[in-house]
Amino acid sequence: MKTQQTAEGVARPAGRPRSEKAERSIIEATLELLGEGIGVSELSIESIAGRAGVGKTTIYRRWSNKEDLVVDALATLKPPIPLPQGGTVRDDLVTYLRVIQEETRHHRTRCIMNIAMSDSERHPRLAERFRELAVEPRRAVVAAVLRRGMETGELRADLDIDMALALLSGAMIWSTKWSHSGESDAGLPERIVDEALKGFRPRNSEQ
Amino acid sequence: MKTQQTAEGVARPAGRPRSEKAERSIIEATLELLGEGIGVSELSIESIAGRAGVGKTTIYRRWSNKEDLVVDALATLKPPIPLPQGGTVRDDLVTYLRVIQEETRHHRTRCIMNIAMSDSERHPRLAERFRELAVEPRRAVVAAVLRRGMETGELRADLDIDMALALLSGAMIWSTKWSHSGESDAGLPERIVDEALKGFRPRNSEQ
DNA sequence: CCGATACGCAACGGGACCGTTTCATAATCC
DNA sequence: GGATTATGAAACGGTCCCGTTGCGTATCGG
Repeated sequence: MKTQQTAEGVARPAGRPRSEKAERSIIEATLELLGEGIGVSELSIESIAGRAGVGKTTIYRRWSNKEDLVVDALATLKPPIPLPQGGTVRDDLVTYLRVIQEETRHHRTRCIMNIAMSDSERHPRLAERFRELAVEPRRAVVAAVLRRGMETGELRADLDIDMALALLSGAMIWSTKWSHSGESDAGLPERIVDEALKGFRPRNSEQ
Repeated sequence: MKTQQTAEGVARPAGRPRSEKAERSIIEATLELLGEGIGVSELSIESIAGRAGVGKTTIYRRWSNKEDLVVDALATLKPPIPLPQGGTVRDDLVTYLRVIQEETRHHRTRCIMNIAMSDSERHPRLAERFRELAVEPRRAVVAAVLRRGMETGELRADLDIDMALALLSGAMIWSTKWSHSGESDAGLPERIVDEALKGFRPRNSEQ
């Protein structure tokens, strides 16, 4: 194993270098298949190789098992849409839920979410990726919005931020999944936010 | 195909009757495997037959495909725990969420829920079963609790029941799935319910 | 006992993938 | 050119499962 020094001083093995194009198309093929509804357990290396136009060897040389590949593939998904914040707290929250709602319309996103919900049970490292990739960044952004509202007095000063986030996100997911068939989804984000802001109690009740 | 008349007047085919015991153990084996984390797509007839101590023939004779079998198997799951209602609305809601929380502790229930969330995408009839089996009955019970609260004045008269239900159930699911690792789940139901009842706004804010 | 049907079991041919190996070819450095 | 490593293609033996068939046995009605 001879190595050379590049101009940048990075050690480099002798021989033909690995093709970055192949690597990209492998990951792209993986995401495509997952996005078509193929679960992690049904995902086969052969199908990925076929889709990517690549020999199985090339895949096995880089990833020793399927989970590693999927983890790396998911890491390339960029957190979509930085939430535009700046309006009312209510408006920002509505925008946030609209983003979620829009995503659930795309088949690809739904499939990825399904993997996050289910396959992560058997693949803890997948769950980890999802958390740091999709859950945590959004949590941070919305948490900032909520904190702002608590400072301006638009929200209760003792609001439990994580709980508020769970109520909003959870309600959105739950509604799109189990809403009555005929029920319209128009204005759903607004209705969720307003209901959450108001609370269930009458405005002038004691306690 | 000769048939005879039984005492009850029910037509009955000639020959040895099908074994109800076999049928039960097939369904039981199916539920066991699903409860161990086997997804619908990975579930194989051979594994079911093996687990049930039954020939594959016996399964194929009764169900023409896997989805039919799973649908029938799920139908035998009884909606667990009729929600004890009678206390405060708040108490009843807390009880409801505690039931959900307790279920998510059981691996079997978690697996079934995962199937409901993910596999139902590719198997509409499964989604149907889940709705009428697990979602709808609970919705009805909790809706009754909420309606009672609206009548007694404990809750806002114009509360959107379906929305309230989505907030509560969604928050519970979301929290148990994506809560911070170290975070304790103790008192989670109470905290969700209280946060939902109070709403996010300060008690004496205008609008 | 007889005809009919169901049972569990074993075996079938066929398909999809597994993870590995071999091979001719391509890319890189010296 | 020579050494070295990567690439895509093909083939390997092996496993799992498919859905079907045949077999000997068990259980029903008549």
